[in-house]
Amino acid sequence: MLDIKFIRENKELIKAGAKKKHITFNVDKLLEWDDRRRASLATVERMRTEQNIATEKIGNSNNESDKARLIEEMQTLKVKLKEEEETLKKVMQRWKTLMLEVPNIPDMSVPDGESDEDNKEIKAWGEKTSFEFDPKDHVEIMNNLEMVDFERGTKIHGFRGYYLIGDGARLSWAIWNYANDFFGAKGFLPMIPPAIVRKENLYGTGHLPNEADDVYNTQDEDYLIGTAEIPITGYHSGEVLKKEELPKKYLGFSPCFRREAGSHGRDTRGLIRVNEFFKIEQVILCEANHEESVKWHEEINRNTEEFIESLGIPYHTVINCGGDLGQGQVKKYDIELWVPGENKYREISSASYFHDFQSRRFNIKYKEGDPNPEDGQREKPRYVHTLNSTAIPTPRILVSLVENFQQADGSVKVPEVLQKYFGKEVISKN
RNA sequence: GGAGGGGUGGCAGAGAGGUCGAAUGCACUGGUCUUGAAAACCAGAGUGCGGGAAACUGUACCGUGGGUUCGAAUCCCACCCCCUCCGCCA
Repeated sequence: MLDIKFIRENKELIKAGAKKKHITFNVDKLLEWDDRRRASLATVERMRTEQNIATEKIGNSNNESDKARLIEEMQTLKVKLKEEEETLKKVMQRWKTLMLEVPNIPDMSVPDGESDEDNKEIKAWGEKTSFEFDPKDHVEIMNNLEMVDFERGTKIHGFRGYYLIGDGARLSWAIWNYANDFFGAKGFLPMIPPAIVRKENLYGTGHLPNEADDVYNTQDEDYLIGTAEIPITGYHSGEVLKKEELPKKYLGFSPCFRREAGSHGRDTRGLIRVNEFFKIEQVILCEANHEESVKWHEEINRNTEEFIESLGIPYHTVINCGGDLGQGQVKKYDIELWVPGENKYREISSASYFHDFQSRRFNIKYKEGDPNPEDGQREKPRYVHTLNSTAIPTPRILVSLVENFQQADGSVKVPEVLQKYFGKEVISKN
């Protein structure tokens, strides 16, 4: 959600932004409805003023005939007022629907492009792993080491089902525990949020209305989260925070559910694309200025890079092009890990900032706890800025981990930093 | 799931159809007094939307959405949330 006043004054910016994001959105139509909204609102308010004045007279008057006359006048006015209120209500509905579709404006530094294929590499770290033997892909490696069971996974869950078993499960625990220590040391407050949430929260983050096909919902019309970003960003909804308590830095751990509707043919094998997984997520609420957003965006992305570097997995970072940005995102970086079996990088992390797009929908504000009285003006509450980034997802991380650290005998070396969490140096058959 | 009680400003808590954006207390801000502070006293202070360059002004907001009425915090209906008790349960 953007500020309607801003939209009114900057419609060319909105148009250019939508074009860059390859999103179809008609600003002129919104502004037409905004004109209608304001006209109708003015009419309604004029009638209410009249009504309020008459009401006061009726209450104060002792003259019965005056009263009777006024009441009769107001009965007539009331009919007209109701009609106009109906009009206003309809206009507001249309207006709100359109407001929810306004895309946020991408940053200048976002490259043009249509899809993830047009994202630009801005950094590459580590040597792409080379092998002196025929490397296997993660499905084969993990099957051989009895870390995963896809057959029974699909028997129980269906398409895209899996069980992590034995060292597959243990390795997941090791990663979670390591990540919890690693990111916890960077000043984040750990959080285990609800994974079933009211739909307002998906509107808040911007996952609704546009991504309705990709989310699961319940018979109570609640939704299963696809990311902890949803309940954590919504954590402070409707609140006015103190400026001094910003930034809020949260590290959420949650299951994530994605229907993957529309990607039935893609990544049908293995652990890359599954319907349920776990993810540790960084979420930040900060003061409302662009430099703050940029600073924290760089930082949370760098946090994940550092984490991957500590594991020793080759990766590159891309800046996402306009067409690969979500409706609310201003700018996004993806970190992609090298997957030898596919001979390409695969996304593991996504860091983006939204300015006040989400906080307007969630109504999260802040103000100075200690106002400066010199000019007599208390600082107005402002909407916070929000950002989020993956810390680490499992089991997707296992794909590149086992493929890059596989050895000739079929075993997998455990990255040094994980060894104390995992308890062994090597994953092997026995 | 069943029975009962309740949601009012930052907090506590009145109000039970018109004089209510809402008493009172606490907290907060400014001032008077004071060497300084406390106390006391005086004054001020919410948010959204519309109009206005601004001062300011109109309107809405007493959990949410409807309804009754000339007029609703107050009456009616539905929903949400919280509390107590019973049942079920990791």
